[in-house]
Amino acid sequence: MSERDAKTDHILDAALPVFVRHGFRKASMADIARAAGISRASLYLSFKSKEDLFRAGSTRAHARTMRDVEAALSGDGDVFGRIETAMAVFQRELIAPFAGSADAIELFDVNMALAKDITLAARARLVALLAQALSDAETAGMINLGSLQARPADVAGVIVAAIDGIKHAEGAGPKFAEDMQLFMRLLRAAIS
Amino acid sequence: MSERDAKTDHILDAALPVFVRHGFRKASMADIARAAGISRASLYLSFKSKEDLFRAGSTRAHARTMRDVEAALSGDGDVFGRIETAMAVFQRELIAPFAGSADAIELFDVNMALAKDITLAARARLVALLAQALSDAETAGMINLGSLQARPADVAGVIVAAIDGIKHAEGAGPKFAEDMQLFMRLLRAAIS
DNA sequence: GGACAATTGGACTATTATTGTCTAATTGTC
DNA sequence: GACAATTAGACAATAATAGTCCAATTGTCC
Repeated sequence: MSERDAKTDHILDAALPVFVRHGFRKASMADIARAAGISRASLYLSFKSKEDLFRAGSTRAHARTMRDVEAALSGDGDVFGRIETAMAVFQRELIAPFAGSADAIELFDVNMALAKDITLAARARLVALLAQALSDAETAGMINLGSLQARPADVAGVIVAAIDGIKHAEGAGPKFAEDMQLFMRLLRAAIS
Repeated sequence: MSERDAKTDHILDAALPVFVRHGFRKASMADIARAAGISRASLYLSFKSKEDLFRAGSTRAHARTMRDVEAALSGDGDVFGRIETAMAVFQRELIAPFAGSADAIELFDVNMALAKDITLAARARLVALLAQALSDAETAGMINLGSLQARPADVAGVIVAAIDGIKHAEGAGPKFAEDMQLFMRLLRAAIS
């Protein structure tokens, strides 16, 4: 890792809890600089604006998460276990850190405003990966999508959309993880 | 309770967690109004400024606490038990709610800036109440201050000063309660 | 319905905070 | 000492907030 990447990484690590605590609007660049232990001037050497910084954080989080999701899906075990793990990774890395924030809604909104492309690309990639996993499982006779009259990509799309819907419905709350698990049981029951 | 008092009480109840969460500076009157479920205009019908509101909150908290402290000191049991309970009340009602805040230092500073008179008066009253309890206990032969070469008021002053010192030293942290208890054991050992 | 008081959204100004930029001084490194 | 990185601090432009005001709305009582 280059010196530059190490620095931006350190700043993003420091910025995350500041955004979680104060939300985007109330988190000032001074707050973030203080949290990172650097001067405000230095902050602008690494990021050209507050929006740029947030976008970089979102980009990094999505990149990391998708790498871990891909690893989970190419692991061992049956297709349900791998999908459950993958979705758990997605939830834990991209949603949970913010869902606990009192400003979770603002943060998700800001993310869609500033990093819509990255967010949608990651989501599309997630759908594609899930679809591939489902397709492979169907070919191997592990699952049966015929009774649902659905193609793998359709089911994958529904899974991701459901996660997103639950996230928006429950926001923070402990009900989120609960609803997630219920949905996974439902999925398993439907296509086993 | 008058209609007016009920309203200001409701507002102060709503404002407390806002101050705890955001600190004084970052807590806006809009935040407080939203938390109280009223309009910003209404907020200014009850309080003429943000400082006035904070001061009212501090005043109410001190009044409540001193009432409870007095009740604790005039309760049953030996003098140590009553003092321990009284100090626990003081800590729980006037310190703990803010010590958990990430902006605890700012809040204590603002309190001294905006409600110094109330804070110091309450502290003086606490010292006087403790001194009276100690004096009564000494008269009854329950404790012995002679070996310390101190008068009740001196010991009471030290107790309150120590609490304050520990508060400032530990700020938030779980060590506060721990140090409090240690100090009480120390006191008991010294004057039994 | 109509009088009445309380509440509200919204407009408004003055004040303050924040952003983003810049420079000169400082720090640490080779 | 040369060099690059970092810094404090000043700065203008922008945005947020405090506090005030009023006309419109709401609900209450008669």
